[in-house]
Parts: sequence; structure tokens; C-alpha cells
Amino acid sequence: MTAQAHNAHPKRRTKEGAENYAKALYELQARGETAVGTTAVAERLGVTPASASGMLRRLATEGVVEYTPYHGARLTPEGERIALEMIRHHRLIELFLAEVLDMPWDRVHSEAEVLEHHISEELEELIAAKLGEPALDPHGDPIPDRHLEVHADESVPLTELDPGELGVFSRVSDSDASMLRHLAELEIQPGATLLVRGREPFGGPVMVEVAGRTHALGVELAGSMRVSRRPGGKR
Amino acid sequence: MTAQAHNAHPKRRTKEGAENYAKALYELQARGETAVGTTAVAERLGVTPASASGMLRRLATEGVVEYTPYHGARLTPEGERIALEMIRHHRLIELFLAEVLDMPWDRVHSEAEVLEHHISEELEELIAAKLGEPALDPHGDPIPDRHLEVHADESVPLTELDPGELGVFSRVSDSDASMLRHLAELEIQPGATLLVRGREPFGGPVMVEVAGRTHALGVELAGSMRVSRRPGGKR
DNA sequence: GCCTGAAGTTAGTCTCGACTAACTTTGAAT
DNA sequence: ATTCAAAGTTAGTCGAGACTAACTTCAGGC
Repeated sequence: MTAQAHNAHPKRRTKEGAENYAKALYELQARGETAVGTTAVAERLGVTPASASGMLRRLATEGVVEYTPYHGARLTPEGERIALEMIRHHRLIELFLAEVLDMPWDRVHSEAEVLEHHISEELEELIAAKLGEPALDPHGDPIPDRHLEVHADESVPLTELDPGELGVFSRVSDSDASMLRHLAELEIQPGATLLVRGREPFGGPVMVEVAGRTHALGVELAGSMRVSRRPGGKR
Repeated sequence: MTAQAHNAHPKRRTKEGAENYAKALYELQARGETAVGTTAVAERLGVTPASASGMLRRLATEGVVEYTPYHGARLTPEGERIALEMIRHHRLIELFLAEVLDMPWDRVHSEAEVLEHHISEELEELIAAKLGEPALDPHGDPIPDRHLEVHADESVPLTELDPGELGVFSRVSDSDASMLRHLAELEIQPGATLLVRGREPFGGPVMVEVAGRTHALGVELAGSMRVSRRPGGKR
């Protein structure tokens, strides 16, 4: 009867490992075409390539990834399901913390990073219901729906806009707390309309006007900001 | 730089173990006077006595418990702090889930059991603030305050009341989902006023009147229900 | 005061996921 | 075509925390 304990714990640990690797793979696959390399996965998870190599091999036997030694890995449909489930959890939690508990924008990410592995399906549903089945998290990233479908995102990096173009700031592509904090200080939040004034040459900043004020945004920052193009404004 | 990963993970795992043992010890110490036996701890955590023995020895070296081989263990002040922190987390989460997300009464316990280990101090504070620094969780158990002080609880088991006495139902002493469900069906909730009608002899049920209806509550159930005595009613 | 059964402990094994160190494969540049 | 650095893999170790099996200590009954 006590034997169940032997089963119960190991399962959970195993699960969390798989979830983190699946999520990392998913995010790396997003723009990285064919297969994702061991080192890239290792870096993203903060482990050594040796550890990632071992783990990928194990996940392959469990049907979560397809793995060809020396040639990288890709998620199987099952692996993708796991990744999307985690991303849904993550983003719902982020939005929930920001919306319901007023947790600051730049701190929800790290909290969600750990909670995403520990909420039940039931709680996930309750949170989604409470928020009205939202489509975007507080960073503007799309939240996979109940069936794990991700709805298209038409945003482009801010650096894509030409001078004179208008865009609505939708999100920061990576969850970097210092960027978020900086933007909050400038009072640039998702939903804000930006007018691109110009671009300094040689990696110089992008000049944008927001709510009547003009800011100089560094290349790194501007490259991470996603905006939806808006017609008009060019004059 | 990647070396930190070696440090980060192990710490967290270790912590969760200590937290669970501390909580178990605390609850067993509550009524169990002197020292708590290895087997009792093992049973509560669903592990073998051998495992508990090893873990208690390790926790002793970490200053969480005081442990005399063959003679049981007791929490140190540090251990008690850990236990109370977990209990505060647990009860705040229970109340939060019930209150804010309308999660059914009998399901909040298992969800809180896992989340209690994973919320940050910051989130704990936000939840407490959102709920208005509550003193009782949805089962009526007291929530340790921000400084981990537990405020007294004057309730007694329902079986203590004599026929004719009135009591206000405050909580169920253990978190047994089936009891909670059963009470919910009878529409007996914390805050309800009960009038003890009588007691059948030889381990028979306690007859109570609630909101005009009379129910027969088995000894086991009645023994787990805590009530606060109310003056009057004896006629 | 001894003896026995219950409670507790020790020894040795397992899995998981990380690590380091040493080796192998790959592929781009000459 | 060869070479060689970067990317990847294997082998062996570690720590946590569980397990089983076998041994030890304790305490109550006679």
C-alpha cells in the first residue's frame, strides 16, 4: 500500500524535466527551421551540453522528441502538445497575476516559470474562465486556446517599420525583465500606438513618438519589440 | 557561468523535502506531546519508516529537527518556522482558490498541497492582501499571520457539546475530501449554527438541527467537526 | 530480570538529472 | 582531400530521496 509512493514521486520529477525541455525545444524550433542542436537546448536551460544530450536521448525513448545523434532534435506531436500546454499555463498565469493580483509586469514571468508545472488542469480552466478565455498575455504573447491552437500573430519587430509608419505595440518577444521595466518607465505598454520618427545610422537608436513624447530606443530593445502595422501616419 | 545550474536545482529539491517533513512533524506534534516517532512521520508522508529515519537524520544535521535515534524527533524553532510558513501558504491558497476562483470546497486542499511549495514570498503577500489578511481558511482552520503567529482557536469537537447546547460550526479538523463533500450536500458550512438534539448511545450518531432540519452525524464525522460554543439554546 | 514483538536503524540498491573529463563526429576552410 | 575547431557524445560520479532486507533497540508482560 505504501508502495504507491515509489511510483508517485518519480513520475512528477520526470514530468517536470520533460516539460522544460519540450518548452525549450518549442521556442527554439519557432524560428530555427529544421532541427535544434544540443548546445542550443543546453544553453537555454542553463545546463551543460552533456546533460542535454543525455536528456534528449531519454526523451526520444519516451516519444517526446525525434532525435538523431549529432544532428539535433525536433518535437514529436506529443512533445509539441506538452510544450503548448506549458506555454498556455505560463501565459495564463502571467496574465492572472498581473490582472487579478496586480503583480508588476516585470515580475510575473519568473513566478509563472515555476507555477506552470504545478497547476492542475482544473485550475487552468478556472483561471482561463475567470479571465474570459483571453488570447494574449500581459507581454502581448498569444495564449494557446483550450485545444492548444495558437492563433496567428501579425506583429513584426519594431525595426521593420520605416520612418513615418505607425504601429501598435503588441509585445516584447522575449521575457527580459529589465526591458520590461525600462519600457514601463517610459510608459510604453502593450496597446500603445507608436510613430516611427526615424532611425540613426550605424546601429543607432530608433526614434519613436509615443503619446506626444519622443524616445530613442536602442537596437537591441527595438529588435525585441513587436508591433502591428497601422495604416496612415505617413506624411 | 553555466555552473550556477548545479547549485540552483539541488537547493530547490532539498527544500521541498524539508518542507514536507516539517509540516508533517508540526501537525503530529500539535496533539502528540513529547517527541514524534519515525513510523508516525513515515505514515503521514506515505513513505517507509526507513526513508523517514534517513531523512530525519539529515534534517537534524541541517538544524531543522532535534533528533535522538530510537526516541523520535521534534522541530527546532527553525523547523517550526518552515512548517508555519507552509501552513500559511497552504491555507492562503485554499482560501484564495475558493474565494476568488470559486473552486469547490473539497478540491482546494489537494491543489494547495502542491502549490504551497512553489509560491514566492511576494505572491504570498499579494494573495494575503487581496483577501484582506484573513484569519481563517475555507475549512475554518486558522491562518498564521505575516509573522507566523497562530491566533487561538476556541473551538471544540462537536462531540463535546451536550444535548441542548448551541454551537457555531467552524471547521473540519482534518482535510478529508469525502467529509467535506458530505457536509456540503447537507448544506452544513462553516458559520452555520448547530443545535445538538441528542446523542444515541453505544457509538451512535449525534443528532443536530441545522436551519430547521435535523441530521444524524456519525461519530467519526462529528469527532472531526469543530464548533464554538454559543450561550443560550438550553431549554 | 528476561524475552519477545513492535519500533527503529543500517546497509546496499535504484532512478533522476545534473556534472566533468575525455573521446568522436561533422563540416567549412584551405 | 585534409585538417581542425566546434558541436556532440560517452563514461563515470554525485546527491537527493526513495526502496527492500536484515539487523538492533526498546519496553511491557510474565
